[in-house]
Amino acid sequence: MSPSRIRNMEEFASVSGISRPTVSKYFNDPDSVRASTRARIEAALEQYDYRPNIYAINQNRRLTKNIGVVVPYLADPFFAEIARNIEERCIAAGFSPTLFSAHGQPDLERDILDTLRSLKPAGVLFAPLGRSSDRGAIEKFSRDIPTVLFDSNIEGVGEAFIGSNNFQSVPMMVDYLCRTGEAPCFFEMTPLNPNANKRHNAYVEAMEQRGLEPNVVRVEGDSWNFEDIGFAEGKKAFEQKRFNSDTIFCSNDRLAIGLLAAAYEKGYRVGNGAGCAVRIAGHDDHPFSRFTSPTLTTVAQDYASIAQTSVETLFKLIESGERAEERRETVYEGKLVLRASA
Amino acid sequence: MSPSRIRNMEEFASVSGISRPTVSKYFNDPDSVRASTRARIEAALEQYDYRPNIYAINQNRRLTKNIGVVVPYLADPFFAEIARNIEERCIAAGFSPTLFSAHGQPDLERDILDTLRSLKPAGVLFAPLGRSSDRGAIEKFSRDIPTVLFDSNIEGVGEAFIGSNNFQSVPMMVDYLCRTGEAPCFFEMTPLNPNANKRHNAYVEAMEQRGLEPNVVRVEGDSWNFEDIGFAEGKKAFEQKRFNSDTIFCSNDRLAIGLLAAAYEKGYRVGNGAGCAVRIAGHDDHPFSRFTSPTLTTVAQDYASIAQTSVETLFKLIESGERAEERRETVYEGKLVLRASA
DNA sequence: TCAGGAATTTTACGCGCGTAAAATATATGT
DNA sequence: ACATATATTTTACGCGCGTAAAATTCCTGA
Repeated sequence: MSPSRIRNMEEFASVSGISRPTVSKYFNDPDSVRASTRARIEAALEQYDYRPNIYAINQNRRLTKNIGVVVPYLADPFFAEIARNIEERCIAAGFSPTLFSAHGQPDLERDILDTLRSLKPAGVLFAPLGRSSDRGAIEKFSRDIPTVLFDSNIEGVGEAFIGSNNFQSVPMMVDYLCRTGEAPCFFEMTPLNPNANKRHNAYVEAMEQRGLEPNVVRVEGDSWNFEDIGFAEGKKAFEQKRFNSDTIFCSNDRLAIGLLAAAYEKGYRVGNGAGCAVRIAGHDDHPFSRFTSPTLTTVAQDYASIAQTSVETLFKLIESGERAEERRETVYEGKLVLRASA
Repeated sequence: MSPSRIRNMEEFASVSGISRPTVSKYFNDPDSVRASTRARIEAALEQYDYRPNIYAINQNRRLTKNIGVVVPYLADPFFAEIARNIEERCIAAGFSPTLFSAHGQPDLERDILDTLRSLKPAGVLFAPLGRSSDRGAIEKFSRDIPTVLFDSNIEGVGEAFIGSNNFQSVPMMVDYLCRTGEAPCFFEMTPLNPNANKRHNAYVEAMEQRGLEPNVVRVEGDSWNFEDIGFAEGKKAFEQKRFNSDTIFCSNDRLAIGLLAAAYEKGYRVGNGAGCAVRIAGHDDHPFSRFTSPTLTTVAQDYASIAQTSVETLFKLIESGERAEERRETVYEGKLVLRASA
């Protein structure tokens, strides 16, 4: 056995007694060569652990097997989870995903687009920052490289959008809260992305449909430290008695987590039972929402479906080699997750 | 202006009136060409937005500018933060970091090593899973590619290790807890990595030095869903009265977060004041520990220093082109973070 | 057994760039 | 102004592989 002295496909081809181009075919698709040939190659592969040079491959292929995955904020476990889900599906399909996070910074998001270009990926799965995203840059990018948006929509950009149906999930939560207690006010920060906007509008609509007066408590904050904002601004809001209901529906779980901490610090007991001062509900079913005190009532996004459909949509595009005839938006319904906080 | 019709360095060189190899030199180091030449290239760069093909570059360079960054579990915001920190430093130094997560799975960690090999990175920053890591595979890998371990040590593997000094941080917390109340018992799960082991031993040592009887409550669990384990097993432990002290020092914050939820569900008030049934402390200063109810007393790892030293150590290795004359282990001290839970 | 077409393999070429060695231009000292 | 040393640029070659087109092999049916 003389391992790893194989330096390129040429050498590997000669030791396996096959011509190099045939070996090349094998690595691109093992089933594209005759069974007997395949057997010889695989036998050689056992002896000499050769692997094609990925840079030479990507230089010469019309299209790489790379997939770019971009999320706005990786320190948010929600995105870490969805990214993991997406990565797995890409790998299973024989692609190489590369994960990027904008870390909440628009300029970083722009830089990522440049990095992605040089990666020459077959396609990109992109969850934009939202309002602060450079729409023009992303649109231009998506014209060069097949791009599927998920989580946060940018109208008209990319081949498709896959996300959650806020106009279903929000009324559902409003309905639940109204049924079981006082009608909720809505706690939000300056909307960073379309989801935040839609949730706001969906809340107002849902309240009005019930003939109730919507009450939105909007606080300042344009960073991605949602918990910080929920805590600091929530505390202020409590002190200024801006919540005109004992039931607070938060625009997302991270904000709710901060608000829970604020309520705790103010000595407000949170939950449904007697003796509870407020009810707090969130949105997203953040991984940590099961471990807050009290555990957080929220609505779960169907991120398995979001990941699956995003990936499938992109793969279809890649396989067809064409662009989408029409931009399609797919939204999944949320599920009510009843816990102790509301 | 005729933009983007430039297809390669040859064409770009001709429109800028310079020979291609000189242009190549420029892209590798703008200062390596004469000022007048640089000016002409940069002028051309304004007109035609050309960028060298990264695959052709990496195929031909002796060494790529890639850095692999591997963490055990990206859904843990602690690792997301440290990864972000590391990435920034790599980019600032002109390298291209690529982030990988083992997602808690040893087989995935092994796969990542293979992916990394084909990336031919200049170096790798590696935070291993720990006990379940394939030591042999990582050791073999680190012989081929300069590898610096961080967070979790594997004795003798890699060029260096950078982490936290558990034998400083744990006694410090034990000391604080003893000073301010009952001596702590120690809540841990089956140790997944050396840190867990060291914290265990450091706790036992610290207690014995005080002439106190250590009391370790170890629960089952070999997944990375620490909060789940802390919650479920913590609840059981409360019910079985396994904690023989009103003060519980958790092996890490995620376990503590689960335990806080368990305490809440059992109706135990957590904190220092009168009327509190238990005190709970953690370790790591997890990003969420500021937002638990009550906020979590813990010890902060100096992850900025860990990231900085890890990156610097690796860069020195890469620049020197040699391997470390001796494997060095650097550990940083933790800082006590006093909050409401203990 | 042999023709004929399909499947497979080989020939031949090029991808976009790094880099050593050779050639040339620039800077320095007199 | 000239010779020498130094900094820069150019020449020339090769990296490891994909891929079209040509050549070959294979399989089928008569």
